[in-house]
Amino acid sequence: MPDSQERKQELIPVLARAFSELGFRRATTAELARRCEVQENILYRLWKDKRAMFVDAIEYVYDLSAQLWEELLAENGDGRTAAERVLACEAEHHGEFGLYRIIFAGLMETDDEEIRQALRRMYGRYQSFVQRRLEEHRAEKGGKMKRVGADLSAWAILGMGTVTSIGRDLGLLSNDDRRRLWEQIGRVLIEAKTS
Amino acid sequence: MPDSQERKQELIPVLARAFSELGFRRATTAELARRCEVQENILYRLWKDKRAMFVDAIEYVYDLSAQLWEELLAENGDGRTAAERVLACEAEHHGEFGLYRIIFAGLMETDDEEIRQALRRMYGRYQSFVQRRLEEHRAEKGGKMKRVGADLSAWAILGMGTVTSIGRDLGLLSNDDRRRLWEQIGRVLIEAKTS
DNA sequence: CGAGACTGTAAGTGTTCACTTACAGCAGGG
DNA sequence: CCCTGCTGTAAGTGAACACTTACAGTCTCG
Repeated sequence: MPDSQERKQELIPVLARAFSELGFRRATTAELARRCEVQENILYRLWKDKRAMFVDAIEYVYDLSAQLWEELLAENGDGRTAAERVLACEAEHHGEFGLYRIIFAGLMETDDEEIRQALRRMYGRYQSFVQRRLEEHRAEKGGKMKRVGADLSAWAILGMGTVTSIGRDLGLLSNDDRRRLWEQIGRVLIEAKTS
Repeated sequence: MPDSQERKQELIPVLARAFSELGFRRATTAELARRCEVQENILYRLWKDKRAMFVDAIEYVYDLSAQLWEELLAENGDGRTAAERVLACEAEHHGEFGLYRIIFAGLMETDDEEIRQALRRMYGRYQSFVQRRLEEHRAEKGGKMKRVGADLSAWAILGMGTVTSIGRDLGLLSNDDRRRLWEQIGRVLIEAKTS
């Protein structure tokens, strides 16, 4: 079974999308199989149970963003710091695929320790990534201004990502609102000067 | 049935807590009845279906906060603006009862138009409330400093509420982190000076 | 007191769920 | 050629689900 791993990799994006759209409970095994265009039974040969599918889907969603960010870090910044580029990118694309919703789905299953851990890992890594970019930015751009801790700013930026996603889902934030939010508040949080 | 309304008011807090802890799907009618210490059947005499219970629970969660805020606005501020008092209050108490989770639960059912509308109403009112307090604050504290729009700041503050709740649920943010986040970032967002 | 309305108890109903079993093809290798 | 093992199909399993029905109190108001 050397290619059963390959097969899983093909199916995980489909699973992730289903879990994001429907949540854990509503993404029934029958529906998952239908979307994957296989029989339920095949899913159970590849994964121990539905929870294992969900955990892999969570990992996948993180990997998607991580990969995008790696590319951002690698490319030339036109004088902008990595933090600025990440924010600009989020302003354009955040939540475009709705996959962040998998976090909300997972949060409703937090009494399942495996799901909980997968979520914690994912969310913690997001926060660390943003925090590190902020620290680099501030080291680069210097200034003796007293600032709010980069850990806190990073959390607030994650919060902004979450709220823009909710706002968009509920039709309360237009694409333009969302972009202004990222541009303007993002700027404030990157600097976060304490007055 | 004059007191069937009263009866509902007694039960709604119990329902709200169940939906918050378990999510919509996992909060089975059997479990809801058990927590309410009635038979399932009684719930169905008071509500048309499970969705109607959920919608009432969402309204209740908003009313809880709204009521707390009304009290905050009424009392003496010791020279602090209403916005400052709301933020200080959130720093101490936000998410204490975990009821915000009902939003995540609802977001997984967004293809149900009634639930969707209840959520939009609730979230929109939160945002308006915060935005209004920010506008008052800025009018009061004046300053000719150019600022980010109060609507955007309000969204960011909602995002902070969301992220502190998630962080706490996943064990990624201590109570102390959460307080520092509200105090420091809250301050930055209230002012939101554009540099 | 007695009819009608409400309340509580208990036992269903059909459906859907996560997950399994049975079995038919078909590869490769002795 | 048969044995072993993998892949795909289809049917099925018991449990749990949202929601209902039947019926025995009991309270209310004439």
